[in-house]
Amino acid sequence: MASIKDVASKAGVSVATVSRVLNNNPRVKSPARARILATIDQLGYQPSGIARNMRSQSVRVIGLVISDIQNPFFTTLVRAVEDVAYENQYTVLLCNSDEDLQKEQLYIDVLSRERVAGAIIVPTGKDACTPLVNARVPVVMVDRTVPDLVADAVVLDNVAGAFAATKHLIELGHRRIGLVGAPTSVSVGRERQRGYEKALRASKLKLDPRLICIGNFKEQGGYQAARALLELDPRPTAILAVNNLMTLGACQAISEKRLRIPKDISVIGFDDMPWFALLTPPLTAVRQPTYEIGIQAARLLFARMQDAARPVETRVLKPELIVRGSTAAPARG
Amino acid sequence: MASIKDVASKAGVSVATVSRVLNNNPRVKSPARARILATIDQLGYQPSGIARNMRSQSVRVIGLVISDIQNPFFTTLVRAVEDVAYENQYTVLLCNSDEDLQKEQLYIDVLSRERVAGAIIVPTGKDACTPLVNARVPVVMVDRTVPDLVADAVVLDNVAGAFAATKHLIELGHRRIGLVGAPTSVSVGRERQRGYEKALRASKLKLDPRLICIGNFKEQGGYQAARALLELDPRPTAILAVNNLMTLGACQAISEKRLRIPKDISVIGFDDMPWFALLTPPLTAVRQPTYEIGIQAARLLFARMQDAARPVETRVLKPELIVRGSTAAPARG
DNA sequence: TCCGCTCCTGAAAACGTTTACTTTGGAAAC
DNA sequence: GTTTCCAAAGTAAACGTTTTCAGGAGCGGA
Repeated sequence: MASIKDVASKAGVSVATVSRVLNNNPRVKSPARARILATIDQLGYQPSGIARNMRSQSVRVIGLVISDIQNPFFTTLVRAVEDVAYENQYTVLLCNSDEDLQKEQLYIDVLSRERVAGAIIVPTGKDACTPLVNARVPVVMVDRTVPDLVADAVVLDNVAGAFAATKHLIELGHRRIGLVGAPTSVSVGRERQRGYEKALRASKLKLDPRLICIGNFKEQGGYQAARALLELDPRPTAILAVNNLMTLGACQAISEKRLRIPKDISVIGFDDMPWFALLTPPLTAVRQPTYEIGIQAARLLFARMQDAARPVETRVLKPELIVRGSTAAPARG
Repeated sequence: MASIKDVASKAGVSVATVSRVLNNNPRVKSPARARILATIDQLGYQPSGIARNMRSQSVRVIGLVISDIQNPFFTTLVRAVEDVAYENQYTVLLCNSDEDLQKEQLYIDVLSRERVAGAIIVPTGKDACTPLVNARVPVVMVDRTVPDLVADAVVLDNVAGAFAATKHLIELGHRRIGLVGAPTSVSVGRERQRGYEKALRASKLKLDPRLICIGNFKEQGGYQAARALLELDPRPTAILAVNNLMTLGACQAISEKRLRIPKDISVIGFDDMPWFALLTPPLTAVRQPTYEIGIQAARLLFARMQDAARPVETRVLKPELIVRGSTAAPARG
């Protein structure tokens, strides 16, 4: 591949002059400039980003570490981050940690080595981000937080979301509400469970630990947790699933058992999806402003990249309960 | 951030020796090696990927340009590519062209400038990839092809998929089958329409151009195309939608019109999704081996990166018709 | 004692840019 | 005609690695 030297010698000028033309420095006058542009065209020359990065000691790339590329929630997040990056002429280095601590660790190492300008991270483990933060790389956590890490974050008010959903079920008359929960090792799992428990306590209902089943964040985790709940005797009359894919899995378990929603069992999902409305009945769900979460995280990152000294900030966005047909009063008896 | 020089001077050795330790060169003996490792630890030194890239004139990154990050089909593709990249210790630079030619062009420029080791591209426009290919950057097209571009590709047998779906409808007795089609400027749109037409011709049915409505690849495109079809008099008795999001949009249009599936109208979607089976009735669909497509594309890319001289290859994978409850014989009259 | 060999380490070049500083040449001012 | 000044273009250093080549220490054998 042609380098700036080739262009310079072919055009009969010095590399400095070529560089000036590339960077639109107006000090290069027309005869030289025209000749250089022609030569560039002729050689199909493209300046090496590698060398530019080297020279400038910076890269116009931001890292994005998510935990499940196949989850539409994170996909919307990616979309938002991409949009903001594009506006700022940055590109996105995408890493899928797959809820795997080792993978997360490795990717964060990569981001650090490659000297990305900043990173947006959905943290899976407790300490993975620490090295980045210590190396003064701008970092924004999104969706989840980790305790004791001083970094910007954008998250949902998970407690409020789970509280509202559970309260809705209680108000409909449910007393045995199953939770298809997520691992409490991540903040999302912890907080949504806390919201559920808070609503039960607020209504003076007893917490029955058997009504809480934990699964991984995927379809399969929801399926298994829901199956366990459906085996209970007496069966819960309602289920709250704490993320979108787990909701899908829970619905599958319910449909396998030939139970009807909401007649036999009410269901609330977390994180509304377009197709929730198409199900029969359409699913009641806690909607997150997902795209907005992503946008804010990205903007926060760019703000931090511009000003390392600005105060650390955690933004908490509000969920909204969308009541549709999958929740109703429990059957008598 | 500390550099190799800092480590060298602090440990009282030359940069060469430090570099050797970093690269596990066994020629460095223990007193020096131990001192260097300690110093590295102490300074929190991390070798600069930027400088390494500069020196090696290469980057362990592959570019991935997709047209819609929010479409689960592409997401699965990303996942597959990521998995293969991870195995090979490469990372993925993700670009979302958003079906926008300008964005695609820009991203391909970025990939070229950044000297990525290779690229996997879902081409939106006709010529965007050409510069990359001309610059001898290994490129694999996926999902779509562009005519006259000599590059590896992995695609679905779209004609066969649409043919099978349409034939299934014809065999059920449908004679007026609407196509919720995609722009024929991209191969996927063209070929799926061709499969549809081929099936009609094979059964000696007349092609009615009013039964073909084209929309963009998203939910909204499917919604609008389906609405147009549902306005026809007489209404089609069946609809084939040519991608997953368009199927979602078509279902919304049908549900708005209060038509029942399959009693009033049969529906087939393209590209099966987990939630298709949860709809009432569960959707009949043409399933693509999406993950496999991504894996093959990535493997092909790595093969090409290793051997630029290997013959150019186009792999065509087979779809499968999954018959569920959304297709039935048309109502009498 | 000296040569030659091995083994470890150091010096320096190279990768492709950008940019501060220097040189050149021509025109204006005297 | 000489000096001065300015614009335009060139020279070279720097960014942080890796790697080639060279140097030197240690040691065994003659």
